[in-house]
Amino acid sequence: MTLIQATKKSAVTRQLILDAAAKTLSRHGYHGTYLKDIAASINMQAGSLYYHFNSKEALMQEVLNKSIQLIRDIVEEEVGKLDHKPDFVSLLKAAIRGHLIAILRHADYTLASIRNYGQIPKSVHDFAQADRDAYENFWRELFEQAEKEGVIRSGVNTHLLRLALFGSMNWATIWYADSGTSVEEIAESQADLFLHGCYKEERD
Amino acid sequence: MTLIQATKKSAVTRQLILDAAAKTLSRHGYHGTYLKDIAASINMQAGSLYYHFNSKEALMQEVLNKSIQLIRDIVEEEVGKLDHKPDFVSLLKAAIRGHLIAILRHADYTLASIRNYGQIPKSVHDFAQADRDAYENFWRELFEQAEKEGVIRSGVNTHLLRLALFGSMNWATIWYADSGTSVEEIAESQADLFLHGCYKEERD
DNA sequence: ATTAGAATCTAAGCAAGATTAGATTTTTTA
DNA sequence: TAAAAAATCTAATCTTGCTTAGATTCTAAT
Repeated sequence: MTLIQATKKSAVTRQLILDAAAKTLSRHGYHGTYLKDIAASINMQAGSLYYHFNSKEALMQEVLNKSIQLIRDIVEEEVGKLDHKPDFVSLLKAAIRGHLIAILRHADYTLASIRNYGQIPKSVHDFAQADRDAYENFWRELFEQAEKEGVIRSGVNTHLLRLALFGSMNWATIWYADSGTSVEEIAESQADLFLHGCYKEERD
Repeated sequence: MTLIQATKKSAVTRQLILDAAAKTLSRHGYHGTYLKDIAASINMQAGSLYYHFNSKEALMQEVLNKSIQLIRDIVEEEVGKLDHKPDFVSLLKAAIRGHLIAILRHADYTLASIRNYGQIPKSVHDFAQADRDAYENFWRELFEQAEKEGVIRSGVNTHLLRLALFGSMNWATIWYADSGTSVEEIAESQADLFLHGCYKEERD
C-alpha cells in the first residue's frame, strides 16, 4: 500500500483526452471535431470517452475553459515578473509577450478558443464567458491607466487600439507555425509597432 | 420572342444559393454548414441545389473564390481612386480602407474565407490559392516600395508589419458588427496606429 | 394552348457521428 | 491473490447529412 496515493489513472486519461480534444478542436473547429478522432489519437474507442465526460459538449466546454485560463495565467506570470510599479511601456511589452507566449506556444488549447470564436454553439461558449470578460478587462484597464498617465498620444482611441492589438496578436496563430520567427521576436516587433508605428516621422 | 434574352432564372437562383452559402459558411464554418440550411434559407430543398452545383465541395469552392476576388476588387477600386503616383501614406490608407470595406461591408462572403482559414479541407481551399497569393503580393510590394523610398522607420520588419496589420484588420470582422463604429473610423484609426503608434513620444 | 426543356421536389440510400447499455478487461485494495 | 472497483470496449440505436434517381411542376417559345 502506497502511503502517497499515486495519481489516479482516470485523471491522467482525462488530461490526455482534453489535450487531444484541444488539438482537434483547434484544427478542425467545433463541427469538424469528431469524438472518434479524439479517441483514436490516444488509442481509445469513442464510446470510452463517456466514462470521463458526459457529452461532446461538456468536453468542449472544458477545453475552452482551460484555454482562456491558460492565457490569463501566462499573461499574469509575465506581468508578475515586473517591478511593483512598472511603466506603461514595460507593462505593455510584458502583456504582449505573455499573450503571444500563451497563444503561440500553447496553441492547441488557445487556438481552440480563439479560432472558433463565433462558430461554437452558444451554450458551449457561454461557459467560459466570465473568464473571457475578466481577461478583456485587464487589457482595458491597462490602456485606461496609460491614458490617465498621459503617455498616450492625443487622438488615439484606446478602445480601437486594444482591438487592433488583439487582432495583430491573435492573427499570429495563423502564420506563426510556418514563419520561422520566434515568439520573442514577434512580441518585440508588435510592441514596437503599436508604440511607435512604422512611419519615419520628420522631426521638427 | 425577345431579342435580348432575359436573365435566366437559373443564373438568379445560382446567385441566391451562393449568397446563402456564403452567409452560412461565414457563420458556422465549413463543417457546420449544411446544405439543408442553405436551401431552407431560400425556400428550397437540399436536393435541388444539385441542379446548380455538383457537390457541397464545389459550392464552397465557388463561395471562397468569389470571396477573395471581392476583396481584391474593392481594394483595387479604392487604390484606383488615388493619383497616378500616390505617396505611401495615401496608398496605405486607401488599401486599408479598401480591405476593411470589403471584409466588413461584404462580411458574408469575406468572412467565409477569412474566418475559416485553416479549417477548410485542403482541396476546397487550394482552389482559390492563386488569387490569395496575388493579393498578398500586392501588400508585400506596397511595403517593399515604401522601404525603398525610405519612409519606413529603421528597425521595422515589413514582413511582420504586414502580418500585424492584416491581423488588426481581419480581426475587426469579429467585433465590428456590435461595435457601433463605422468602417471609415476603423480605417482611419488603424492607419494612424500603424503609421504613428499610440505612444506619446518625447521630442528632443 | 401545346410542348420541350428547365427547374424543383420527393423519397429514398448510404455513410458517419453522438450516445448508450452491457460485457469485458484492467487496476486497485485488502 | 481474490474480490471490488475502475476503466475500457463492443455493438447497437438513433439521428443527421450528402447524394441520387425519378416524378413533378414551372417556364418560355411557338
